[in-house]
Amino acid sequence: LILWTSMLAAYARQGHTKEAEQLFGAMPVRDLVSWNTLLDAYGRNQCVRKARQVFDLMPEWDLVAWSLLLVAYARQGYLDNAKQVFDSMPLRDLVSWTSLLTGYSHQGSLRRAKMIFDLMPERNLVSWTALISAYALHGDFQHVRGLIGLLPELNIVTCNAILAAYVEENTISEARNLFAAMPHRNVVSCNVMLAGFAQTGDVQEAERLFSLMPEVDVVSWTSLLAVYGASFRVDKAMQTFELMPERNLISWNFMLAAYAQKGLLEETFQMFDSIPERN
RNA sequence: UCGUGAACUACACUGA
Repeated sequence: LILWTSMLAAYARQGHTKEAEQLFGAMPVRDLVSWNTLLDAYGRNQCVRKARQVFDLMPEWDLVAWSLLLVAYARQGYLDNAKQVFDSMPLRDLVSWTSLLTGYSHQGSLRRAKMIFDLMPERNLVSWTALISAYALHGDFQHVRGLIGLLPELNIVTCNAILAAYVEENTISEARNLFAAMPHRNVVSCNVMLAGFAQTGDVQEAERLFSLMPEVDVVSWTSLLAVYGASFRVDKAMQTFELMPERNLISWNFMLAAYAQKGLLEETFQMFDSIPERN
């Protein structure tokens, strides 16, 4: 059962909803955790309707099931539904509160996010980080700074959120200081800095950081490509584009922008036509 | 001893 459910979770994470559905259908036994995992497979892949159906079909519900449904609605921007779920839950924990907070924040309602934070019966580093990101998203860096002093502790995700706020605010020197002072960095920390260099058009720093990164992902590659594009180095941008082990629509978009910015209309159209999947 | 949920990173568009 545990093995089956682990596979189910893997499908859910990779967005293989169909496979998850089939696997679940073929499972000889199911328990609450496997039901929850199926619910998650739909919820995190934009199938809120299906997620709701699974929820209604489940033999029983625990906090995880309720949270998964809440998050499924919140991720799609259905905050009214998310709030309804929140209100209907027999019990709420830190996860439910923080999920609602993040939902409001991403929807742009800083006021409600803050209200949830104030109403929460308890808070942990995750809730604090969610609030920091909410303020940063709103462009309220004064509050971000104020919150930093109130943090009970720091971890890498929280540092990354602060780092991103500095970059967003365009205070690159502060970002650099924090980046250097962090006890650990991961690929997200580096990607945030790369985005900062892209913002300031600092090709050299971006190249240097990229070459030093122990691990890069599609975001890192795309940021590097973006730096070249922004500095009109279409050749380098293209070279990077071809070197990337995987591309997504965002990478294609930056490459298009690189050509378009240079006025290379013919190339832009050609590239547009070769995008495997357009939106 | 084990499988499921919340916080951090890149583009454009559209809606409220």
